[in-house]
Formats: sequence, structure tokens, C-alpha cells
Amino acid sequence: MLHHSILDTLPADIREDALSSLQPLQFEQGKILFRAGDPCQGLPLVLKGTVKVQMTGLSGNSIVLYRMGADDICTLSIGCLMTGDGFRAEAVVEDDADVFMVPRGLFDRLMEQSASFRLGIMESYGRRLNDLMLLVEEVAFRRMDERLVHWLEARAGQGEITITHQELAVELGTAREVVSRLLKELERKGRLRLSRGKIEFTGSFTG
Amino acid sequence: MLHHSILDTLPADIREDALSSLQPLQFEQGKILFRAGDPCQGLPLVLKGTVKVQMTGLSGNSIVLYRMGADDICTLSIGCLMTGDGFRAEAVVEDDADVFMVPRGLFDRLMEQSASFRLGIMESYGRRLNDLMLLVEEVAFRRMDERLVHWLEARAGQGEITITHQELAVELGTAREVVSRLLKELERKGRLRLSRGKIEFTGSFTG
DNA sequence: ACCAGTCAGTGATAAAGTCACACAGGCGTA
DNA sequence: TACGCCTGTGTGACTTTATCACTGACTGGT
Repeated sequence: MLHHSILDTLPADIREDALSSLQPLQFEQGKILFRAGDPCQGLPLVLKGTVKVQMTGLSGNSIVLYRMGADDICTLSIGCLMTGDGFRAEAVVEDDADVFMVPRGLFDRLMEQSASFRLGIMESYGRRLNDLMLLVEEVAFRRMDERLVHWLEARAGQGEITITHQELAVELGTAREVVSRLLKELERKGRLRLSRGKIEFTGSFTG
Repeated sequence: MLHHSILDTLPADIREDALSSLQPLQFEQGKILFRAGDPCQGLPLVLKGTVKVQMTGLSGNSIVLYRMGADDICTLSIGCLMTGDGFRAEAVVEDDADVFMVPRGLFDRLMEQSASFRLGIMESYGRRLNDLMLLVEEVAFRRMDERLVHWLEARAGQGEITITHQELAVELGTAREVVSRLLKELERKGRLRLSRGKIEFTGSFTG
């Protein structure tokens, strides 16, 4: 259970070394893994749960940049770990999470000694860059109503979701009023039903 | 002159090995280093010149994601190199550029053998992630007139710049008409003078 | 001088962001 | 129970940005 696949392929001796110095840290939903400005304590390997990474602009508005799930690596931390700069984003635990915090020294050792570790890190970086590039494209050129419907469709499985309009606005990087109006429009069309802090999907939603 | 600082700090023997297998490639202004969909041939180390990386959305609109200058590394390529996926963006040479193309095998060897090379790669990745995060914030929350003025101010030193409204629109990820209108507004205020393919700044621009 | 291609300007309209405010639901306390 | 308080939602008015459609201006080649 408490296990991360980037450690799986390590040679046995190195893995022993790594695992012996790592304790899983537990974070409850809502906890902040790190805030903007915090120095980096180590490279978080997510074992379980989900964590969202969001940033707040000078305007005070926020936007979710990406999320991490089980087996993910918080690649963003590596840069901060190397340069000593503070984070520019914050990470919020969405579902109770277990995390290995890999300190700088161990990270350096693993990078030196394991080709598979290096590969895992490089792949993670690549994915993150890709995510961000796609996000830029989406924010710059896609229509908000489409983005909203797309976001909802990806989560409509359960029949309903618990989220406020404000939180949804941060997901999409827009204003609360815009979300309220677009949702109201969808309700008028009969695709969902709204109540305080909750969105219920009607059968016709995905269709 | 033809030199990249990530290779400087390599141990002498490794550096010999690397330099002996690398030929600088020359690209003229306007040349495409890679296009969306292209497979990755190697990791480009930029020795000289500047290269901009931009992507085109499904809508057909484009936006410049970041630029690379002398001593920069095209970190985006690493992910493609690892996974074998094609690029999702394209790289266009802005000022005549010289580039070392580091093939997969050499890259792996350098990552294995040199801590300073690893550090350089990690730092480059960190910077790129940061750039993209800031870009997301800018695109999502900043006003277009401010962004345009900011872009112009950063280049107003020469007194005039040669660029079309369409190219400027790609820089900012907006439509050509929007740029035309905002520029016209600035001209009315006396901050610059417009002519075909050129923008001249008046003394009052930066003030 | 003419033509084709590129570049720039602009009106009309739609989409999205901002500001201001009203009201509703839920919760604790007098 | 009644009152206030906080959070969440709805909406009008207005500004900014995006999109569509079209016009005309500049440039280089024949």
C-alpha cells in the first residue's frame, strides 16, 4: 500500500537505503503541503490521495495548475530544492494523502546512482510541462462554457458533486459570477440541478 | 564563442568525450527547429541566437510559450526524447542560432556521470516550469492592454521594433484585431507611432 | 501601371470579467 | 424563538476582450 513505483525499480541495495530513511507523512484533506513563499523541504512523492497545486496572481485570483495522484511526483519542488527559492504556488490536499519527503541529499544520491530514478524524474517533468502547456492553450483560447462543461463531464460519474461556485472558478481560473451564470444557464437547459454547495447531474448531462 | 556553460563544469575526460561527438548546427532566422508532431532528435543546447517556442491550439490560434537564448537548454525536448512522443509545440529561430544536438545516448551518459550536468538540467526544468506558471497567471488574469505595454516596454530600448500586429498577437495569445486596436489607442495617446510592420516609441513611452 | 499578397483599421456583436448589491441557507447565541 | 453573522448564490450594469466581416493601404513583381 505505502509504496511508490519510482522506488520499485531501484537496485535492491539503494532501495533499502532509501526506504530506511523515509517515513510516510500523512496529510488530511484540506491541509496545505506548501504555500507560496515556503522554502522546499524535500521532494514529495505522493503515495496515496490527491493534491492540487494552485497559484494566486497579483490580482488575488487563483487558478489550479494541475493535480497529483498516487504515484505522482511533485516535480515543481525539484527546482525549489535546487535553487533554494521559495514556491510560487501552493499545494492543497484534496483526498487524505500519504507522502514520502525525499530530502536533498537522498535525491542527489538517487539521481546519481539509479538510471530508472532519473528516467522517472524526467518523465514526470515532461508530463508536467505538457500539462502546463495545454493549460496555457486552454486558458488563452477555449470558451469558458465549454471548459466548464468539460470539467463537469469528467466528474459527472457520481451523479452529483460537492463544490462551491467559488472553488469551481478557481479550477477554471475565472470569476465566481461567471461560473454562477454559466451553471444557471445549464440548469435552465435541464442538464443539472443546483443547490447550495452542490451540483446534481440529470440523466441528460453526458448525452 | 561556440560554447555552452552546462558543458564547462564537466570533468575533463567527459567533456572531451561530449565535445568530440557534437557538431554545432547552424539555423538561420525563421528556420523551424521542430514542429508540432515531430519526433525528438536530441536535446538542443542553444549556443548562440534566440529561439521562440510556441504552440497552436485547436482553434488555430497560437501563443508564444517562452524563448531560449544563448546558454539555454530546450528542456521541453527531454520529455519527448524519453517517451518518444512527438512535440506539441514548435520552435522558431528568431536570431540566427547555433545549436548542439545532444543525442539520447550521450544525454543518458552525461546524466549518469556528471552531477553538475544533472544540476544544470534540473535548474533549466525549474525555470521552464516557473515561466509557464507565470504565463498561465498572466493569460488568465492580466488585462491585455497592460500585457501589451509591458511587452513593448521590455523592448523599447532600441527606439523602434519591427513586428507585425499578427506576430504581436501570437506573443500575447490574443487576436490581431485586439492588438491593432490597443496599439491605435496608444498612438492616439502619443506614446508611439505606427507604420506598416513597425512600431516607433516616442520619448514619453517608458516614462 | 497593374495585380496579388500581406498588413492594418474598424463597426457590429458576442463572450467574459468586474463591480455592486440583494437575498438565501445554515449556525450559534441571546 | 428571534436575531445576527457568515458563507454562498443570483443578477443588473458596465467594461474589456474575442470574433466576424469587410475595407482600404502598402509592397514587390511583372
